[in-house]
Amino acid sequence: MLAQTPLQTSVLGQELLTGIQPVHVARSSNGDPIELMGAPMQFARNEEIYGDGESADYLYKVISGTVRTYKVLNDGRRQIGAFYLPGDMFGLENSTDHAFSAEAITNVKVLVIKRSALTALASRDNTVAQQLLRMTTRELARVQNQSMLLIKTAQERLAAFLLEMADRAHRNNEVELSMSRQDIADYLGLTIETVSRTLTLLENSAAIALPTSRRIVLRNRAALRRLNS
Amino acid sequence: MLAQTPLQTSVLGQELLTGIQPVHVARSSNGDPIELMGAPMQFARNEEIYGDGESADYLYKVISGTVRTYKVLNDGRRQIGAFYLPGDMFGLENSTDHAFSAEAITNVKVLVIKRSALTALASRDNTVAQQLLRMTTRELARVQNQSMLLIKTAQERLAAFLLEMADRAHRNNEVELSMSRQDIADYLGLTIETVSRTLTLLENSAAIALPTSRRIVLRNRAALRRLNS
DNA sequence: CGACCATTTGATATGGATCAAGCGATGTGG
DNA sequence: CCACATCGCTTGATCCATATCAAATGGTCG
Repeated sequence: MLAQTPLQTSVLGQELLTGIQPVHVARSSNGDPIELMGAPMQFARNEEIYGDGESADYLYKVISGTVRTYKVLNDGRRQIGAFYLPGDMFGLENSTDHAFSAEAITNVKVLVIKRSALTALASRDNTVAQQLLRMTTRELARVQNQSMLLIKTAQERLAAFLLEMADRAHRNNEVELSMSRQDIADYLGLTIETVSRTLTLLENSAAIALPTSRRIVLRNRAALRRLNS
Repeated sequence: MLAQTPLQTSVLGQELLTGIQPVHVARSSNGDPIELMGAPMQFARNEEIYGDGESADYLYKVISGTVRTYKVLNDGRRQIGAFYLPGDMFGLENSTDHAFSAEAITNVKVLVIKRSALTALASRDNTVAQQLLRMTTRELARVQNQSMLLIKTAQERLAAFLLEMADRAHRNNEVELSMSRQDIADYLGLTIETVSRTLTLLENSAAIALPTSRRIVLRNRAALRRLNS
């Protein structure tokens, strides 16, 4: 199911703010409203970008690195809501407060956009409003597809995850995962042990190869797609 | 988690299109663009409103009855994405095609809004655009909260469900469920047997009472909230 | 080289699924 | 008005996929 909308997340935010590179913003901040909106910012591995419950004054666009959004239950169980890769926007989910926290998985560069500024721009320029709505709608569709995990087996969840990641990291049929097994487990609602076992199972059935634990080669997409239902 | 955003879904669409009652629309369709947008329509119990894969030309607002959106895997497993009650809007998830199907759980009256008309209106009137974005954002937050089910036990899932339904059906502490155990099971990623057993378990622990199988009294919200983490 | 952390692998436990039967409410035909 | 079929729900017995507990392996960095 995830694979049915492979490019959605990675396309998020491509339309809006294209051409804004941090370098660009940094050196020539002329009067252009869109350029002024995005401020470059860095976060170190595992650093918090925003916390659950904080007011959601900003939207973010990933320039480099990987971000995870998550929520923890009071007894420590953690659910990862999404992984965001370069080009993706995150923070869209929040009307007022953030429901999820966001952390840098690797060192990360993001563009930070003041929500009020974007809203103001959107009210003047309705193409901006439309783009914002389109991005939010796609994010909604992505999360809805995620909800299919609830009725899937461990193999199916991992097949979905691998197809999603492979399609997002355009380097076809080979993925370099930036996240740990624990992150994957918390994303799919499994344990690290089950993730690990299931990966070796997929390897033994020749669906994938594991040159290193973080590098995954899709050897038989058809088989994975079949699992993906 | 679901209970943390209790009113979101039921509030969806309250802002936009308020005052549009089907009767009203039916009898005086004057030139007002918003009123013209919504056309009343009826669906019988279990009737399909739209199908997975159909182009998403319309948005819907529930006037009366209950609607479920769902998706089935090729082997028949069904995941219900959401239940929509009077006042809720659905169909927001779709950029182009519907990813989910929608069916009437009970006899249902809806207002059908042509997406293109709404988009056109939104491009002229940015308060409409803002409302549309706000509704979509809330729906996104709701679905994200749903994703917490992945790491929850059966008891926690049912507690979340009951609190959500009780808060949406403003009649406090008592809910008349319009959906079957099978619908609940498919919404929570459980089986009917587990749903049934878990409800009697909650009844035995005095958290709820079950005057009839479809009527549920919340006797101890605190206990349910505790389960809801 | 040694310490540390991530990952894999093994052994066992368990929550929820599956299979099966019973029960109660609703409706239909005699 | 009652017998009976049907359907939705509950309850019981057993099974199994994944969790949990535990240990080994491997990779990285000082």
